[in-house]
Amino acid sequence: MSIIEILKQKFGYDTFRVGQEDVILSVLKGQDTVALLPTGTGKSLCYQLPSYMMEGTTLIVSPLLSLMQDQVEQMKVRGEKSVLALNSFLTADERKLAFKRLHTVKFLFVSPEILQNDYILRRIKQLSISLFVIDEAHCISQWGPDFRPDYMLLGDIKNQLNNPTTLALTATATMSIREDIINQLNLVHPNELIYSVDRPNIAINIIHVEDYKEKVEQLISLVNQLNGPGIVYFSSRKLTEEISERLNRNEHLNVAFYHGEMDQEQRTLIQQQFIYNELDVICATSAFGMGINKENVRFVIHFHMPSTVEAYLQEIGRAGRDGKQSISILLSSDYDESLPLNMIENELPSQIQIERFFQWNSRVSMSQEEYAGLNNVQFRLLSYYDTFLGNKDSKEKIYIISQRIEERKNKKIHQLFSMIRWKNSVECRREGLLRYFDEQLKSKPLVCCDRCGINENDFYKSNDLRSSNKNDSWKDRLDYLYRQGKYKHE
DNA sequence: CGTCGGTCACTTACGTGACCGACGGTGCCGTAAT
Repeated sequence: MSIIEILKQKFGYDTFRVGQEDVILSVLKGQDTVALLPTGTGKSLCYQLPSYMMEGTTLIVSPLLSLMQDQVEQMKVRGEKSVLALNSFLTADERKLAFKRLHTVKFLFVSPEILQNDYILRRIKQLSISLFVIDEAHCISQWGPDFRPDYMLLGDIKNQLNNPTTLALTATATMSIREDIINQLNLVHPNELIYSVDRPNIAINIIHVEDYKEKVEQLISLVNQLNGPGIVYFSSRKLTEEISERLNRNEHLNVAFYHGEMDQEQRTLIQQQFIYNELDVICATSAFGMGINKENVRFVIHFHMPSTVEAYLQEIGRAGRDGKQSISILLSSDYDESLPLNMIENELPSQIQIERFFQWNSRVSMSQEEYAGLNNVQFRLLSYYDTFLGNKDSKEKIYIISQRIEERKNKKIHQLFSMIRWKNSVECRREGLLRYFDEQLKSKPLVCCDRCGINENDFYKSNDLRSSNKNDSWKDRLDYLYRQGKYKHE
């Protein structure tokens, strides 16, 4: 059967979307492939389709359990039963059952962490893995070195699985991220399929405000007026809750918050409500987004500046998946960098913490974590390095680790300053953004960015829409008139 | 940067204001015995 026939039979489509066919053909040739496809172009088809033409099992590494569950669900809906997600969601019984049918599974989803379980890896090694897929592969570069070290062990896993054809998929990758992916996975001359990251239907806008208070006012005014649905990104969990509460005072708006400290059930509920258009706006931290396929998001606002251009691009990319005109707005003020700078500074263990980690011994009454004053993430990172460096003596380990961490910090600071440089630049936003991704802007969309000039009114709710809504109180009307006046002066 | 929580001085015993330092974000897994 040809790939076109399988596309029709298994997926019900007649044609491929941009890039899909090239990726599939590359994989079928047995070539290691790094594919950079713009958001929302159906990346999962790129590994599912070729799997049907290959013997053996496809192993898919996914960064989020919810993402895995979604994909498994979708595959089951389209009739694929030979699919399994091996993760901590499984109860003991389910797990037993999973191992029983493991050898019959065509698509196996795992997290990088679970591959460190000896028994599970042994079982997977007994299968014949013909395709090794890394979904959202930028995590290797973005999360591996300081947040989820198990991402850095995938290259070793790949070797242990006898180097199956490897496919790394992502929507966000600068040359430097691609290099990280290739190095970490030990790929030799992979086929790199790169498509433009430009999203011409998203207007790129930066609004400068003087201080915190003005930022809040500006945000509230924007959210009240912009066509929804939309997402507002913050770098603070608390603020997502506070601002969401404030926005909800406008009775025409349904707003919810979303961050990583909420329980899974709550998170899923909010996500579903947003997807099914029961919510107008979500106030979220960076926890919100990966794997969310909502077509009609009309605006993305950043209350805090993201700490990398990559993260920024990924977050604004959640707007306008349906191809319709959408807008992204970064609320900018002086000293925007101090928050992310502090986060970078506090995230990784300090020299003293590294030393104390290695000074600890079992006679100390505190745990190693406590003794070195490390949080859970930092402790795991140092434990990873400790194991990774094997039999070297502590002194040498401390030296190597300190150096690596220093390099990592510098890299992050460098990325942060790239973001600031872009923000402060006077040139076309889109041109600058694309240049960061080693691309050149070929054609400028009619509605481009604040530098090229856009009419904000194009993105505002029409008068009718705003006033015809339910219980319009005199207070709202006044509020609205006030805002209208304010806008005319700007 | 802004926010928050703890401490202290001032007092005259509860409460308040000033000051300082810390902190802010992202997610897997564990457990048994396969």
